[in-house]
Amino acid sequence: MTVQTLSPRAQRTYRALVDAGLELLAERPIDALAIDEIVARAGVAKGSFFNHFADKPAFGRAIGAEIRAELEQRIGAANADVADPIARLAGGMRTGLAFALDEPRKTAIMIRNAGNSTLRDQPLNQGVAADMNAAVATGRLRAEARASGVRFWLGLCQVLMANAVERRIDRAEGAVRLQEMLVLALTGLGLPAQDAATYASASADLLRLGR
Amino acid sequence: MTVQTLSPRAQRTYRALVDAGLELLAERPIDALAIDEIVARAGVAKGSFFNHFADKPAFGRAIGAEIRAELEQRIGAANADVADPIARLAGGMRTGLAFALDEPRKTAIMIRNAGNSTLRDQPLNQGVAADMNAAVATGRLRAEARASGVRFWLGLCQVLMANAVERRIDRAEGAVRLQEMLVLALTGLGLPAQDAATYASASADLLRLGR
DNA sequence: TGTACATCAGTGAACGCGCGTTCACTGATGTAC
DNA sequence: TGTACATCAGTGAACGCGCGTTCACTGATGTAC
Repeated sequence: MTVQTLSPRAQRTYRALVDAGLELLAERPIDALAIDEIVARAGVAKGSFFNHFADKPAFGRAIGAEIRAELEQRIGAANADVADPIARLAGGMRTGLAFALDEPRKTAIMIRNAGNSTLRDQPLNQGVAADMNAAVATGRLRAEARASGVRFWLGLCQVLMANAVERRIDRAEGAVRLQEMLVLALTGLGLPAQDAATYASASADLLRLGR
Repeated sequence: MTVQTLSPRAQRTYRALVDAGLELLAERPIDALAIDEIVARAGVAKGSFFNHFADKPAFGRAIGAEIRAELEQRIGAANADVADPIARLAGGMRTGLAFALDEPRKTAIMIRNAGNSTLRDQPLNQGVAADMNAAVATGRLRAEARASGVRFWLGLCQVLMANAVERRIDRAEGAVRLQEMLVLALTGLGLPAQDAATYASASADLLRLGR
């Protein structure tokens, strides 16, 4: 993926198209979207669409990649100064939920596209795998987490995010759900209930603070 | 939904269409499927399609409903003689995974359609909610399971089933993953590790026996 | 600073085909007597 | 058991429009001197 510099004019057009796509794809899958609708929403001529995207599927891929990159960036930033792998796992779940609260449309698009969500090659999933391995290595998690921990964790992150979007919950409600989900998830992985509760309430507090 | 009796000829045509749909929808979403392809695969004239379905979306809905009904029936049968709510929860997860192993195409269709999977009105989810409430009421599960237990459980069932389909795992591998997932899930809900291990290995054994 | 020219990106009309849906017709199945 | 008629379901050609993609043209931006 080469980073090619676009002229300001081209950048505006590109942005308008992608922003229109972000709005429209939140409601309908791309196959149910006409390019006419996209360019109308973007306020741009139909021909411009094909100046920027080879075809319709390429448009969908560009939008999906942009959303994923934003979420990855957020999680990376949230965990930048965190070494404890369990705190990093919790940070990922918290940041995923915060993303769902802040960007419900982007989250809806991402979840719809990632029906098959447990792909090993996704950077997001690799990060979870790395933290899970590190935590298992220290002996703080039970043996079953070694092989099944990543699936377990990703499933819970996804259902938490999907639910937040569908039910349009607010930040306060999200904090409560995050705290409960982290208690269930971390004790499931093998943490003592006390420790799990500590991580969970710290994470909920951070979410309430807007992180 | 009225059960209307169809003539044998009409039944054959209906079956052929739905079976063709089950094959084709496992690969592509319905919007990417032409009715020409469906009737060609079914060995039926194009006009017959509209004798049986008002339009294309109705076809998709009929197939989705049929798959869900089959899974519900299976879970109901598996839990018919089981009173213990925790064993019923485990039975649901086991039967869901067995379904994914036996019917990977149907499972793939169901998961793709149910991007938003945590709808309260689905009978499947209501069953989980009832069992979860019953188990919480006896005090065997931790408090957090009361509000978040259903989300927690459904997320894990879904990720387990999705993974089984994507990775095309066999029954033996499935039994291992079910056992591990149940240990993580049940200890997360608050069961002592010993009890969770007992439920988990019993469930894995049943799965190995083909149930 | 101004002029000429080249390149880049935007525009929207036109094209054409894929595909959902319709419909007049045919053949099969069922019923009456 | 056989014949006549009614109904039901299958057939595939035809329709038409929605929509992805193309392209010749225009205007804007950038560069050379």
